[in-house]
Amino acid sequence: MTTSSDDSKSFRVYTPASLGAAIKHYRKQAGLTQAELAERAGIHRSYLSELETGADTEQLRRIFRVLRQLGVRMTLQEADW
Amino acid sequence: MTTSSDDSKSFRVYTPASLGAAIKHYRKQAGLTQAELAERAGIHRSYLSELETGADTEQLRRIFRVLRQLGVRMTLQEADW
DNA sequence: AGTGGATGTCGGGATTTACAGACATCCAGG
DNA sequence: CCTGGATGTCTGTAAATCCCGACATCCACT
Repeated sequence: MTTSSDDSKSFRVYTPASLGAAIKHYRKQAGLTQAELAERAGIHRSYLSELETGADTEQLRRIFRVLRQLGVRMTLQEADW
Repeated sequence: MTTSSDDSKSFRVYTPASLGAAIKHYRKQAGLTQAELAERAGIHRSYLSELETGADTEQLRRIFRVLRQLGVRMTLQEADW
């Protein structure tokens, strides 16, 4: 019975670092290397690495600041299709 | 009894446009103008306006592509403190 | 009809960013 | 102990971004 296998984790994301950690988690869970995911997503591997390690880019920080001011929470979770 | 008032809406976000729409919704719900929110978040009002109308910036698109490849869903909701 | 506030949008220019490619490190498996 | 794959990190450069200021529009209200 395929249902009810529950290793599906959800992440609360509120900084570039926590976003990176979540992405890394899901990538590993998917069994992909950085190179593979980067290629599929059409980005450079070194950028993905920086993303995962929490690249503190301005644009991301800006968006998280907006959400924080609004009292809005961002959550990532597996899209259980 | 303050509990159970349920106009708290949650947004599934998967594109710059849907992110913008969600932000706009929460901003209005908070009773803020773009100018007020922009100031509090430390960004320029015109940028917030573009964000809300779905500014298709590369960085955002890249991130959504990564999440899509991983089958991860992003959700925004009120942080019911 | 007129006013004022809010928002969408534009162009120019300084700043920031992502790519490219390389290198060092680390670890698992022979 | 070696090797190969994976990852973190760096530098330089081209490209994208955001700020700034301004203008036009649209409503709500009077």
